[in-house]
Amino acid sequence: MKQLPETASVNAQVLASLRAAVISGELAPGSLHSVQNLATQLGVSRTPVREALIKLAQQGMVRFERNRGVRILLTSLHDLEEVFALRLLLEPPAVRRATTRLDGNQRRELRRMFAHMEKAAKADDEFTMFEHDRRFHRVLLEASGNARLAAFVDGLRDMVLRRGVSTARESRSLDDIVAEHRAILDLIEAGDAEGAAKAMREHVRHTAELLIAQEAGADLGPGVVAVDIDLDWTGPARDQH
Amino acid sequence: MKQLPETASVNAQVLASLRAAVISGELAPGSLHSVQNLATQLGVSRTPVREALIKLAQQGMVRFERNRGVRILLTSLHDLEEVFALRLLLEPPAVRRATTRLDGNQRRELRRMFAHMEKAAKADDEFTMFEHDRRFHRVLLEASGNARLAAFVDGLRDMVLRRGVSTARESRSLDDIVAEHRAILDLIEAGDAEGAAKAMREHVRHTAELLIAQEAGADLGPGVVAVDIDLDWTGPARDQH
DNA sequence: GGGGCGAGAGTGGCATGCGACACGTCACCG
DNA sequence: CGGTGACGTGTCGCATGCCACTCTCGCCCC
Repeated sequence: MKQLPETASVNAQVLASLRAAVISGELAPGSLHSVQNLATQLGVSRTPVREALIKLAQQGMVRFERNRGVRILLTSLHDLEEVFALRLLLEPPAVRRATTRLDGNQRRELRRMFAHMEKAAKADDEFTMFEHDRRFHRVLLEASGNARLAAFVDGLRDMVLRRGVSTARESRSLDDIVAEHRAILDLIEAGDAEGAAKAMREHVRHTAELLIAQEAGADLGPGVVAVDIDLDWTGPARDQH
Repeated sequence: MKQLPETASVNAQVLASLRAAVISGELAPGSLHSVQNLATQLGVSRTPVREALIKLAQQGMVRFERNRGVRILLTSLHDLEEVFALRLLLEPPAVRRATTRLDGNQRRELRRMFAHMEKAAKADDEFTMFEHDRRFHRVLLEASGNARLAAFVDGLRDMVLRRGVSTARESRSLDDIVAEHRAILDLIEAGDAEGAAKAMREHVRHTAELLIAQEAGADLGPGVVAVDIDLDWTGPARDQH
């Protein structure tokens, strides 16, 4: 007989809680925490907490400091550059490939995610919006047929969320973001792999520029917007603008 | 299984031992092992073994099966395709970028690694050869300035080593491999970023074709060499040959 | 009063205890 | 003779014990 509620393992729950806490800033970047403390707060023992933290450490979100505690790492400007350089290298080719490989379910799922984004944007629901944004991208990445690529890029987004999600609206409305995704979706539906890849490229680049300019401004103080970082390694001496 | 040498956190040593054992095939792909057993063989307790295995599981080398043991995962043909598709997307741009960013130490280290490769090839020492091959690539990846990229690609190589290292010589001599690296090194030294990127592209593609053809042959039986897999997602409708 | 130092509290890392579950075995029943 | 179910063994997942080390802070000596 099959168990219906199938509760997730403690480890998975702890991992989700900790990841959410780090992303939300509830565990402040740069702060130190003890495994014992976290375990008590979560109502479990040290072991699953430690194991979840090991996974987060591998992803670069935290760092163990022996006999001191677990440090919540901050996402530096350089981290954002790394993440977006990688996304620029990987996502456009993934979309190019996904365009010709999407099956019916994936295509339907992609439409669903986009519809949810539109609805969330209308309702001004930022959280739901970014949640489906992420799933939209994930469907595309998985449709490329390369699971490692999909998992890696999806993991990179955690780094961005920590700095970006709550402030993104300062420079770009939710409707603009929806429009960029609509362009990608339309080109995919039309079977234009090149166009879709290019649209994705522009979307990622646009996001990167806004986020990095914004964060650089936050780091350097208001008024400083001179940011011209060399993100796009894609091709030979391509015009960066 | 190899006994642990000296100091340096038990965890790190266990991780190295287990990784080596998986790569060498000492822990056979598809086989099940208990944490207790592995711990005993390594002369440590279950905890560091379990923690090391968690890291390997995140990398996709093993999988925990509840109340059954730890499964050593096999590297399928599809896995090889994924790995090389990613390397083709990432390594050439990384080299393009590294060419203009190498500092003195890195340049010296690169030369050192290449010299070791030459020497090992002369001595027909396959193991040392591939060890320095890997470090050669790693220096380049790190010189690109993107630590995430470097760590990710370096991790991908584990998957390849497991199937490739002991059989690679069937289709390509050590001298050939050295020659491909020499081309890359020379172009870097000459400051030709485009050329170096192209040379790296050809090197990775060449390696991929040989390895995949070989493994496909092994999977499908001798005589089957018809392999034409779509690895290169780099650009628009590029001629694959 | 100032500076060095030592004891205590707190921590991560490793070892070990314990319970629930999966699977193979074998005796028992139809 | 075949199917079946209970039991024993082995395993992971989680909890807890233990140790060496670090850092803090207050006390003592100068």
